[in-house]
Amino acid sequence: MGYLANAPRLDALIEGLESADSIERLQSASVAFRDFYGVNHVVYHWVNSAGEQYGCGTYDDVWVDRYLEKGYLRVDPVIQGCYQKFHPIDWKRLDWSSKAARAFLQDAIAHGVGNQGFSIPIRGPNGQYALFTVSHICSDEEWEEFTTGHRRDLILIAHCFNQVALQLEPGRAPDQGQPLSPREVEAMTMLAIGLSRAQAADKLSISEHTLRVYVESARFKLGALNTTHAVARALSRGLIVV
Amino acid sequence: MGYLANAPRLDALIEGLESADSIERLQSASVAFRDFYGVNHVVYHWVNSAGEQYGCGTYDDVWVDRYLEKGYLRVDPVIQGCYQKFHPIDWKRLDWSSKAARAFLQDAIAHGVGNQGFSIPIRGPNGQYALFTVSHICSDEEWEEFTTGHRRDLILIAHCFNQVALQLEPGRAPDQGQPLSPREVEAMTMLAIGLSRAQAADKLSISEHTLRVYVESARFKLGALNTTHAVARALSRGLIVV
DNA sequence: TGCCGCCTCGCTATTTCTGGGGAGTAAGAA
DNA sequence: TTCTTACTCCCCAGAAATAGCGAGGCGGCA
Repeated sequence: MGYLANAPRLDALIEGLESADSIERLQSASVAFRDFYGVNHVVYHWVNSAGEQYGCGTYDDVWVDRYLEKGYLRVDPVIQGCYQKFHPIDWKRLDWSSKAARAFLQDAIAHGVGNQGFSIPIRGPNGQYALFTVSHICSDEEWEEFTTGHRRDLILIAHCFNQVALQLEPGRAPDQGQPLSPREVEAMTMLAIGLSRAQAADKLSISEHTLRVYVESARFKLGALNTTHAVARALSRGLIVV
Repeated sequence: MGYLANAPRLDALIEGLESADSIERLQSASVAFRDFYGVNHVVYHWVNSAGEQYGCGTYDDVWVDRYLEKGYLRVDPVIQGCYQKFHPIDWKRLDWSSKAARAFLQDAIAHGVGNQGFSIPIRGPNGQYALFTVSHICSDEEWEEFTTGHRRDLILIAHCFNQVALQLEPGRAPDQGQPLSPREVEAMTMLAIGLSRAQAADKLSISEHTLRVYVESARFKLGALNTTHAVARALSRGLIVV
């Protein structure tokens, strides 16, 4: 399958994907990419900032249901492994050594998932996390050839899926609440790096009480229930960096 | 500048980038891309998991020094804005309304940064954060044409920069410490969403003391000084998701 | 089989955090 | 100018977290 000859058709597919306005159209885009590349499966899975999971792709419904029912999310080395990475990864390079992982793999292959796979993780500022996966049944050599040949396309497609998924997410992004003041940011940062209030106040050269005012203020702005929650939210929203 | 005619040359540039093994070579790759696209500046900036900042690109040293000296990191709407996004963004769409931001913009243009810019944020699991930026001096229309025409290339290039930068990062990724047990993860998650220890214990249907054991254990594994610190670390390392 | 890690539970004492209250200055926005 | 917002400081009582001590059962691994 020559890249150049198919480039215009790929462009058309990507444009179709970019204009998708529903999960159903993401689904049909998955099918289109699967057919285009002649692979067994193309899947896009994402977790929005509320922690809700979505998925679309060419997997059999039976497999998807089984996956959820069996709690494979906590076993699947693809999910676990890619969550720690931020570049595309071949399934062969993941850790399949645990017993649960091997059982999962066997089950997956039995459901036609494919012995080869290539997944691209992308993450967002508010805990959004997406995984674009292509899987296939073939030899290591064939798969190597496929992934090296289409790696760049796949990254691009993953990005496009991601952008569409983001738009489908209900408007959480637009500044849910007021921004933190500089001092509030500093105070929250001190707490996030493990300092007690007294230490943090000392570090910022202010009284402990003043620091407390900042923390309380930040907590209020973040709609957090306590300091730990506030720090967690500030981190998740990218307001502070540790 | 036709895309098709230059595609092979672009491929060569990307391959050159992918083989880079030092910051210096990233630097020269920036120059190559700048010349290829005929824009004023190409810059790549990243923050590794230790919070250390790096940058390379075609900006003048004078401007870089001034940027750091003036603390523009905390003012620059590109940094602040892109940190909240996870898709490419045109500088025009950022919030330049604050006084500090306008002053910064004026200073930036005076140092030849360019009135137009396009930045692509990418982030990693352990707080790594990267920004690939192309900036230029031209009209809105010209810039619009450039960004729509080269958007996909730029995303790809950003990814490649990212991958190289990751490889340059000293090996922090490989499991700095033991992983958290499932119950520890659940316990930390409960705290991260704002529950008190008593509430969290209730939610997990265990005694408060048991929950406390998990939290302490997690805190120990994470090398954290207190609960808030532990939650912050667990979040930063992607061990829990809120 | 023995070891190790995980999960579960109880008690006590000390330190720290939380959540109310109020009050004044300085700087930037309307 | 007026008004808001950010920043700074103080007190107090009750709630929560921390740091020790202890125990036993279960399951995987060598």
